[in-house]
Amino acid sequence: MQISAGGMKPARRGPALAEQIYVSLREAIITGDIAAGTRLREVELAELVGASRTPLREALSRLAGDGLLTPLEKGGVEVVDIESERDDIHAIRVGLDCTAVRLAAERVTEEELGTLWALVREREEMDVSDTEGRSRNNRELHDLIRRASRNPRLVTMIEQYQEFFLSAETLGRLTAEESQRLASEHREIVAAMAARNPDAAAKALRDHIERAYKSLRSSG
Amino acid sequence: MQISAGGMKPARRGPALAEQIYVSLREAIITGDIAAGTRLREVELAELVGASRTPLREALSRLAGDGLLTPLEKGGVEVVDIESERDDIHAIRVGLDCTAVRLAAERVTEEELGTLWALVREREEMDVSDTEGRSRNNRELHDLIRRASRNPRLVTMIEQYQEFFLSAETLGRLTAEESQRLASEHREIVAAMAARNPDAAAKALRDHIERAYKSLRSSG
DNA sequence: CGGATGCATTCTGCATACAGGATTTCGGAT
DNA sequence: ATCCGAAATCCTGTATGCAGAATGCATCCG
Repeated sequence: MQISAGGMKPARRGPALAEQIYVSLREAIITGDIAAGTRLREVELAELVGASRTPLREALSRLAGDGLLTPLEKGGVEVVDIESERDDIHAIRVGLDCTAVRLAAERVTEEELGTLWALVREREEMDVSDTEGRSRNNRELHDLIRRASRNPRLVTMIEQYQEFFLSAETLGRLTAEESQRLASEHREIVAAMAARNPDAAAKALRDHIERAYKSLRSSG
Repeated sequence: MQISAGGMKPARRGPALAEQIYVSLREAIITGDIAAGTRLREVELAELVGASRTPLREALSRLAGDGLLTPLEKGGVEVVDIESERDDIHAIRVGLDCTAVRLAAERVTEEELGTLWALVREREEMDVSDTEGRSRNNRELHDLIRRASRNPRLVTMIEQYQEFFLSAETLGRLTAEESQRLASEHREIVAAMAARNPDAAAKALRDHIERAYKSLRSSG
């Protein structure tokens, strides 16, 4: 959650055991491998992952900071019910992405706009069945828009929140109609940015993300 | 910063040394008591705060997660230059607050609206010299709007980011004209919420915060 | 049979000890 | 004087040990 806003960089030496544990547990919680409401105790987990309590504690602390674990009054931590908070998290992510596109509309360079238009065209000319290419194109476009905000802290936050939905987005079960619709919305977003219109860009992006979210939520 | 999104709850036992260290260091960094760019080493800091490295490490880890410290390649961490990132952080905070007011416009109850109107009127009838009352009124209004979003995770995040600006907001050097202007904007925001109009509410809040930020930034 | 009290257990929070790797510094050679 | 190499030092990451607190249980009393 922070999601502790920023993530730790990979440690410069050693296996970075704490980092590994953090990533593993985080994934296990998000994917639901560890059931929501499960009570976790340090010693138990420590011998489960085969490490001592020290690095485990660090991982647990960060996960609690991210809001993925809740400290229990009687000791130990509890796995939060991510599924029930998915809409809340989604709302935050949308807000952050719109903030980014607003800034990007003011700060994007002509060169970046060129790349964005190229991505828009590529997507439009792409074969409908090429789900992998579409996924890559989509990611590149949105990543570039975020980076154009020139706000690295914001970019980091969005990327962290995005992890919650990546598993869903990679599925990409879309009808040809839906796919075309989303592609035209990409054009709309970039056009608003090119026009240096933050309000229009934010609105277009919001509608776009909400539509995609609903599609995925209903199909997946 | 997550700013690790969520903060740890106060531990159930003991002095919660790690928490104390975290809060102290955080404040010291935000206020600038610890100069930006300062290199911090664990052992050194540990004996400075009079604790062992274990709780210190936990605090450091969380601060790094919040993006207030950056791990150095050659060991140790560096205090980031908050002042240079203040605009970036502000942009994020505005985005989050607008997200909250959007949700609030859809979900606010009639009872909450009553309280909001009362706060708006109280502010309008308030004496210009009552800076403290104005500050309290302002905080109550904005807090209530955020809570009306029914997104606790979002509320927590905003509160954390707000800490970066609290010291400035408490100053409240405003002219009578500025104060009145901000008060009328409060009315505008609540009116948009009452009309269940997220777009208008978000726009009004954005303008409001930006105006207040600029006033404070130029005066302080 | 129900409630309260005392004890044992459990679990976390903190401190200290250890090991590995990088950095820096000191010495010698060119 | 400079460059190269090796050793000493520094610093983090990890493991383990210890103490305190709260919980839960068993037992005893009413």
